[in-house]
Amino acid sequence: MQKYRDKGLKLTPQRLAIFEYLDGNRSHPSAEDIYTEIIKKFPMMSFATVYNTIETLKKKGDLAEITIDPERRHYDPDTSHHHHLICKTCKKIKDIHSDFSIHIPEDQKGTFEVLDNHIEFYGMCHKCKTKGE
Amino acid sequence: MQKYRDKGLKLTPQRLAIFEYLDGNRSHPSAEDIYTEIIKKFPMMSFATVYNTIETLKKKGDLAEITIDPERRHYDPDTSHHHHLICKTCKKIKDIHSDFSIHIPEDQKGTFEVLDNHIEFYGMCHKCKTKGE
DNA sequence: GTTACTGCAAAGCTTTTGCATCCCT
DNA sequence: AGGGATGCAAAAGCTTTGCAGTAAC
Repeated sequence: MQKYRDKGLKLTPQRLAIFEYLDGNRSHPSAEDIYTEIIKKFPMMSFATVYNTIETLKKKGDLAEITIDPERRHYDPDTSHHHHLICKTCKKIKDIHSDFSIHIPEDQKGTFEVLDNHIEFYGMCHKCKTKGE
Repeated sequence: MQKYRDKGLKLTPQRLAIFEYLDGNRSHPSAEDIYTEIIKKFPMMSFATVYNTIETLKKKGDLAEITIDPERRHYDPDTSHHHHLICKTCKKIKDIHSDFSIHIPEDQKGTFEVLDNHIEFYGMCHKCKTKGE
């Protein structure tokens, strides 16, 4: 937490609770997910604080916004390069930390310079698969 | 267009204009992009008609919703399996019609059954690359 | 004491919905 | 003629913003 203070950020109780909730969190929460969790400890907390903190963390590079749900934004405290495996039924997301070397054929690449990639895998988690049978 | 009529869809002038705009369109437009274009021909047209038509085409499987922009939804009349190469600067999107066979290692897959994937490549288009230098 | 953060409320955007009217078939 | 589509307006849902009060430093 010291690293945040060093950057001139104030460590308010609400923020600390959000930091703690996000630390190691692999659930790819939305702003509302964060709000719903933190409000248990701080019933007076406002949505603006959640969004403010998200913005602060994003700017610091400690939180990634992931574009996998058209309904709302989700966030990922794991900012390392990885991919996502999404259950088509329950939308649960599993991180995939493999490195795939994917090269676009020259004739497809056009004049683009390719720098990075993110793969969304779609599938069925075990729970949904067994329920559907 | 006959195929739409056969399904019980009415071919109104507004719809025909939208169909025509989307046919072969590789620009991945948003609802507003569609609206802005069609309004030129039909100044009375409402946004509801755009969204209605999008919904109709989606249900028929003739339009795909693509989740690449957290700001708004974009649509793609190319419903075949393909990937996207996105310019980080100007957000222009190029379709990539290559087939990559990507297999997640067993220890990463967990109990998921993997069915499909979509790759977002990020890079710089030629125009933005030369401007930035 | 400063300065940044919080909470509240209002506003901004995108998308959805209800409904009377219209028009394609 | 009948039923689906249109246009309008209102509403809903997510996110942003302005601002006065508050708390961390």
